[in-house]
Amino acid sequence: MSERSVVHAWRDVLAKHAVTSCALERELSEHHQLGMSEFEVLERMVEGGQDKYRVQEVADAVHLSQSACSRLIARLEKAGLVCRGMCEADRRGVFVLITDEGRARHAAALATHRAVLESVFAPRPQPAGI
Amino acid sequence: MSERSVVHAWRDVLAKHAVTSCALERELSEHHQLGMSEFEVLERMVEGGQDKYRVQEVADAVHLSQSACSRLIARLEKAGLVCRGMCEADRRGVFVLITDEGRARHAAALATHRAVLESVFAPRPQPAGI
DNA sequence: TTGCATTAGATGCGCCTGCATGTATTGTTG
DNA sequence: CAACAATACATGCAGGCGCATCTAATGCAA
Repeated sequence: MSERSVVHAWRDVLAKHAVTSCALERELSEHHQLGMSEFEVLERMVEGGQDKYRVQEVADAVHLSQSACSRLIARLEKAGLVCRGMCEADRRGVFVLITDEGRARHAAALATHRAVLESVFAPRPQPAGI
Repeated sequence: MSERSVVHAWRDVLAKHAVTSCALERELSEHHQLGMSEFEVLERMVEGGQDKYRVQEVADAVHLSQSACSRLIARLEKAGLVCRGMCEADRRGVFVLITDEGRARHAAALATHRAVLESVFAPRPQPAGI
């Protein structure tokens, strides 16, 4: 892969990331009181199929630092979308569980999220002659 | 493009962005006292071929808000890498010029930047049998 | 020209992030 | 077991970002 291709690939990532994350942040927070990262965490927990997750596990899934994820989970807990529980096996650890309200909020926001993604990654061609 | 493809494409962008921006931030700031966005601005000014740029023009090029870009340019100016000048034609406006020191800093950081990009977008295959 | 909408850029503010560090617990080594 | 390294998560802190707003200058209409 040539240097020009590499640079081009990176700039494409930058552009798509900027447009998409900005739109997601706006749409999700306006219509569902969720930030992009909040949605991302809920989504991974819904899709993961497990009932409980470790904090670091969540952080890895959404590409956040452990500290950012710890605070993010605290925000979600405060909003009633997840809850934290002590891990009996390793009492340093914490389990994070998604609540029914968390599942509901994720389900409600899903269409908004997907609509933004499609507008960036699969834009519908404009019909000619408007 | 199916919904699954769209979601996959977005997650790929998220992953690449996280890994690359994190690495760039670390490497550039450690070796060249530059943040990723600072480098990006210098690069666009070097490549653009113009001698002066409007603030909004720079903001668009690097996908930053006007306010973020205004502060970023202030940091670069403080570091002596660009300078700001009044725009005679429209006295609301400001011209941003890259200095020789700015060009030098960009040139010095270029190899580091490209090395990070290659490590993510064109990783060299590990020779077998280590 | 006067008055008002618009535009360029700077700045106050609050939020989120990563890094460094703190606290508690677990593992390991002598 | 005692001492110490390692691990899991929380938290203090500083920095960057976007949004809203402010100021100054411009453009346009009456």
